[in-house]
Amino acid sequence: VTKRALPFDPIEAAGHHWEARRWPAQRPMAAATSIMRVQQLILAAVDLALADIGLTFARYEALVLLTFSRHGALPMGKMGERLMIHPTSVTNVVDRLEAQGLVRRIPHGKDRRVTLVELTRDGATLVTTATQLVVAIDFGIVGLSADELRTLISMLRKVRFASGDFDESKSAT
Amino acid sequence: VTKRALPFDPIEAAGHHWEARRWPAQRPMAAATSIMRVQQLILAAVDLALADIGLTFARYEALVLLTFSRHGALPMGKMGERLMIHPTSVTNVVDRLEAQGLVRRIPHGKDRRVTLVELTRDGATLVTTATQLVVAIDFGIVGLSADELRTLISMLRKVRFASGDFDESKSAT
DNA sequence: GAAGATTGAGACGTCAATCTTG
DNA sequence: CAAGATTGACGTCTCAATCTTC
Repeated sequence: VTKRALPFDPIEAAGHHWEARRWPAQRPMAAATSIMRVQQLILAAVDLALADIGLTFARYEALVLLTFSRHGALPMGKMGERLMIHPTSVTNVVDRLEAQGLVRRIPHGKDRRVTLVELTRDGATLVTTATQLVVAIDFGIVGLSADELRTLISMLRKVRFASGDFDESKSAT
Repeated sequence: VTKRALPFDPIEAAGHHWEARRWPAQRPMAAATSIMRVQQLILAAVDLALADIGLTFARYEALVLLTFSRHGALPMGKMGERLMIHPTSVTNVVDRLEAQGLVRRIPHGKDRRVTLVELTRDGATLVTTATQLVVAIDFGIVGLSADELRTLISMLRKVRFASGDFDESKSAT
């Protein structure tokens, strides 16, 4: 994880190349590659922090979602919607969590098509520990002041909204 | 790709949950999940734009890098450094590009350990087409003004620098 | 021994197709 | 027929181990 830093910023260097060739959309390119890179850094930092307790970011997010739910249980489909991942990914993540004994699949009484996912006692305990670990590293987000953090979130929210991620136009931050 | 929008912002909703439970690091959490989500959106948009010509974002980035190089050829290792991916990923990407006839592996005369990767004529042609396609969709970055775009890039650059991505402390934007 | 590249494994994401149930 | 979940196939990234070459 601790690979030596480059003596220059590769994204900025690429931007210079684009500029020199008069290619358009140089800034969107820089923004896109920056996002890809930061995502990689965050994922690596969080996964590292959670590795000791056998979790990953993806599985941690699923556990937190269940913690937030009213009765500690949610249909697979709902989980996919909230986590913004495909049904296939939900199946995958729940398979692993269940194998670890952190969640449990239970039938839905009314509609036998849906499968509910419920936190186990172990899962509820572990998510607390995991939260302490990821909070301790600030979710891998470093180098920003409180104001800058708010700005970053706001910019990303605009992109998500413009991409049709959600309908609401209310509050922001 | 065009899945119905949620009636609310799931990231903001999660933030409210964190706030209600007085969990710390609520904003870093929102920033991290926002990054993850936007990365997903960008990747989907770019991959969709490139699907018709049989490319992906990862393979496109590799082709562009070769286009930027002085002699149109680079060692595998150098490619990994610049693209910020593991040697294994370079092998994987080059394998596919070579199978598509877009690049060619050639031996390095001086050091027989290193493998050079060279753009083929087809590769050079295709990267031009590909660039037009991704530029046409602004690399999937939508909803931001020119100023906001600069701000976003700047925030992300701070995170990358703080994470030790590069050493330079010179210019920014 | 160290550097460069590859192979085999595991994790997560997508899509297309299938199976059960409403 | 539509909705919910699963399976199988594929692409990308990671790590550990190996093989060749300096």
